[in-house]
Amino acid sequence: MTERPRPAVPYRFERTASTAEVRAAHPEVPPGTGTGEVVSVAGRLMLRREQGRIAFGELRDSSGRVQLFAGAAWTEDFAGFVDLDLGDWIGATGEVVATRTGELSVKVDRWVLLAEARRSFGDKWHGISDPDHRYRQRYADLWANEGSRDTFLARSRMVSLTRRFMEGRGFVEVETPVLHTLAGGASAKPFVTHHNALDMEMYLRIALELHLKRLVVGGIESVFEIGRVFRNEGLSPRHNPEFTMLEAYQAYADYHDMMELVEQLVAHLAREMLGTTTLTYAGRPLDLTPPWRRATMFELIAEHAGVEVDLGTPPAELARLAAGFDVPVEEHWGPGKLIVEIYEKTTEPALWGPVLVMDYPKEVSPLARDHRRSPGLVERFEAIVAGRELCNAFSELGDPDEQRRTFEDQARAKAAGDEEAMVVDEDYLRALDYGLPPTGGVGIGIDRLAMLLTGAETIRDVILFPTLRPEQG
RNA sequence: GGGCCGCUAACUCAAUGGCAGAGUAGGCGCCUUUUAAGCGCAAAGUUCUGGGUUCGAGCCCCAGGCGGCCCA
Repeated sequence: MTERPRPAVPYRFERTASTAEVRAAHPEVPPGTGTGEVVSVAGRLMLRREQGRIAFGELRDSSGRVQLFAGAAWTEDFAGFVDLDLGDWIGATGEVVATRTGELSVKVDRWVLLAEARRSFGDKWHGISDPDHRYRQRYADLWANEGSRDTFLARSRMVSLTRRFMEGRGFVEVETPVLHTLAGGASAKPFVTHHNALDMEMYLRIALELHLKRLVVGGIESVFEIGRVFRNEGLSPRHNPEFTMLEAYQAYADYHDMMELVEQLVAHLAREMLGTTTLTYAGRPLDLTPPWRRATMFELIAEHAGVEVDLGTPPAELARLAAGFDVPVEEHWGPGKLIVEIYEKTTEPALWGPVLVMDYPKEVSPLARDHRRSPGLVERFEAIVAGRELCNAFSELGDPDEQRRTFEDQARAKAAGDEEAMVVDEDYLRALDYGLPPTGGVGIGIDRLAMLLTGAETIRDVILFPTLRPEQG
């Protein structure tokens, strides 16, 4: 950072072309020739090569980059141009030419300083590598690390493609409350806040689920929301306290329809963004081509843990197996919870996918509908893709009496100390009394999907401003 | 919450317990077709913070801060 008088800069600049537009308009200019077209471009000067009475610069804008070619013989205030700092915002006007080496350039007749960069963007080769610096000062990271900008542009495109895909299937996008009086729809600890005028505790939502299903009751037959949810949990390469969920609910559909929806959406995004459904993630191959493998949780446990379990397995046997797999068992767990814990310890870490893990114990699934054939199970699946849970989906539970029972089970668990358990949501039960048609629902982690499609291995690389402790304690 | 690792110039990184350095950026000078341009000169430090050990600490010890990875 240098101390000097702040120069006057204009209020606007009449840009006539982005750097990408300049390139697109002049794909092949023979070396050493001009095009006759004069353009005005703008952006940051990120590299400069001085050569006595001429100088080259690299101007970057949000679309890309183009070389600036300045010379004492034709550039107004050439000395000032050469004196610019890397990172300064400038506008430049001149003819589009190709230099002797064939580099497409704007031959600068006039230029104007638009804003000074009083701090440097770091090493022009290595960029900024300190993660703390990159996450706290994303505005610098976006310039200093090209991959960073590409990732966020890709995420934006992914969300846009997702909206269009859902709309193409007849889904209607809605917005539901972020401030909840009850935090429901998932097993997670909420953030608590306070509403002054109503003098009451409120919670930041942990899921979109219950409001969206109310809207299906209300006749919005296919509905979705892409929104931020908040879970009061630790930070990790896969967890940020606020993250983005896509939840979608479709009347007259079941979880098999949701399986098709998820695999088609992901395959569509991969084709649009990467041009293929066969990719490599974290050095391992991943074939997203539908249909994905479908297997029940019990089948997968048999495959990976080498033990046959089901809800008929005696609890003592399940407890013995759990202990053998180093699963810490809690007293009040039923067989369903024990099996899920065994699954999460022995099987899930071994899955790479894509695989749709079907048919969860009812005990751990208070919002899903009973399995149509297997008592004690519900029609629920999670997709494991690249070794991570990508989504959670059910045939939705619509029976208000059954829902009341599962809510009450949850409330008892909460009273017994399970901070992540749900509470009874009377308004939601009232909505179900009006009748929820057969409905399939799915929740997809948008951040994890973005990681998958951009190759990011930490969630912080797909969240512009990840949660961090404040600086200086 | 626990374990391990990291924190040195604006950035990227060096430095057996013995004078804190290099490249880049920024400053000054040279250079008329460069591609991380090149050459030369000068400047640039709370070595994350606070204690301790030592003749002497960037380095060793203790406590704390922030971050990363792994585990819970």
